[in-house]
Amino acid sequence: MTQATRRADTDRAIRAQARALLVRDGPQAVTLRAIAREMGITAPALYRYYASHDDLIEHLRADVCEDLAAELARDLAELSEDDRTGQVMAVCRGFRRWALAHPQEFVLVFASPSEATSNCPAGPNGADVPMDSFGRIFLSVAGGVLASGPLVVPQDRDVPPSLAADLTAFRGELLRVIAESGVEVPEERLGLGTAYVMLQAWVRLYGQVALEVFGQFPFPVTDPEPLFESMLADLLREVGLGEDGLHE
Amino acid sequence: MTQATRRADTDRAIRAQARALLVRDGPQAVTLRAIAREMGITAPALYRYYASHDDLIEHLRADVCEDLAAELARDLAELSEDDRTGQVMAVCRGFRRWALAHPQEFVLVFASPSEATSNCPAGPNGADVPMDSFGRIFLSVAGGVLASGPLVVPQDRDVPPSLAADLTAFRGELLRVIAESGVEVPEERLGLGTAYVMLQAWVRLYGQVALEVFGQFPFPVTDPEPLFESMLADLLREVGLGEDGLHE
DNA sequence: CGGGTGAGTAAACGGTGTTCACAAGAGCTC
DNA sequence: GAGCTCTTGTGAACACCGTTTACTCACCCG
Repeated sequence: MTQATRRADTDRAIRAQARALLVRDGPQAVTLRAIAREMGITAPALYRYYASHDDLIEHLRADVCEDLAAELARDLAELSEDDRTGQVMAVCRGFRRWALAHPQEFVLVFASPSEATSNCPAGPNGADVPMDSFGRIFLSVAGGVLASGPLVVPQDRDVPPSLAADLTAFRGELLRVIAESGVEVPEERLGLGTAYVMLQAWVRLYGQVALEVFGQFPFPVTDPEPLFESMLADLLREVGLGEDGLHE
Repeated sequence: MTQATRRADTDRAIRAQARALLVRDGPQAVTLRAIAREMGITAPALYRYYASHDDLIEHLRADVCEDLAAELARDLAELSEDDRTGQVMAVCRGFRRWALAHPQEFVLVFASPSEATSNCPAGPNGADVPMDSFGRIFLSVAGGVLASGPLVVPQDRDVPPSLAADLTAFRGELLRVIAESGVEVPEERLGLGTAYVMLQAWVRLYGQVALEVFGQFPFPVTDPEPLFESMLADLLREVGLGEDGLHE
């Protein structure tokens, strides 16, 4: 009994220490020797828990993602089940708030050019890999929106044919995750056009947040929040979600 | 005479070797010892030319940035002076191509959470800092577009009042840089709505490219290029630039 | 109680950036 | 041309890093 819990405990301690180093000194400071040093053990001991430095970093990424997901879930719990627009805004604002509060984690998870670990649901061998809980929350909110009414989306025949294959796969993944989250969405309401619009929304949300985190707006921004709220309002208006429950 | 030229020569050789390693073996292979080894000298000799490894990388980054600007300028030179849509597409595609080919420079320049190096035209002390040649090319193309005709933009009174101050400053910066590039743009054609649209275009371009570089699309993308082209076509259509000269 | 298993250690290898004292040479001055 | 200086490069060393290997030690199970 204790043999497994003790192992789990030190495993947690390792990742906690790695997390602390990440927050305190940046991604390049989270090194095996530093973790071990801070824990009072030696570096090779860590190999009892992780196959390599990269392996540990990968698990750290997953941890950070789960924390983000938990934060978003907490925000969503405070909203009415029927307030679809509010849910979308909560998730988008939560993503921004988290990214600004934890820039190092944001870099690690969302802005690291690692070929190995992307957040795609399919691994390099093509086998399915469980989507992270962060993406699942996003998609469950999207599922609720789709269940409560259609969005303003382009016709399926208007999306470029060269995207059809990938978007069809994405659509399948969407339906799968949405079904898992317990929401009923008629298949015909989630066409290629809908999948395309969701992708474009992600592009804009991600771009806006990343630009803010990295300070790469083309001019000095005195208060980035109205900028974000404006983009969010544009986004919601364009997909047909009313401006009820507007911020401020 | 030779004392300075010889120094400049080896300096060039160092950066050429660094560049070669970058291209051949990836970003983490461009190490001081590897450069020296490949050049037949020892690592400490490099400290006669650069204060540190970071310093050398920084200069390498500047080199690559200049290459990006030169690349964009070359692409633009092949187009007719009047092909505004083509110019915008060339600049956007060039930015994407460069980012994918040099992800580490992209990270350093456009995805580093350092407050120090932002691309804002105003430094930390508020003094003006010369905008990099990359931004200048972007804005000169924008100037040409605005000079040749109005865009489809929201009314100035439709942009949120909380953004007015920052957008006005951005508008002034735009007019300044555009005037420097030799293009005549009537001031009344560059209103707050136009500045806002340009900002939104940057958000989408940046978001799309960053997502691709970091592999953070929510589904496996077999060929990212059609995705980018589709986003670009959407962008051009929405701002009123026709779909003449369409790709493919 | 004894054997096996798993956690942790020490030592070592090859790699890295960086510093320092020192040698060789080019160039300038007298 | 002799001497002096200033630059350029070297070699050794230091402090890190990831990783492997052989080893110890404690604990758990039969």
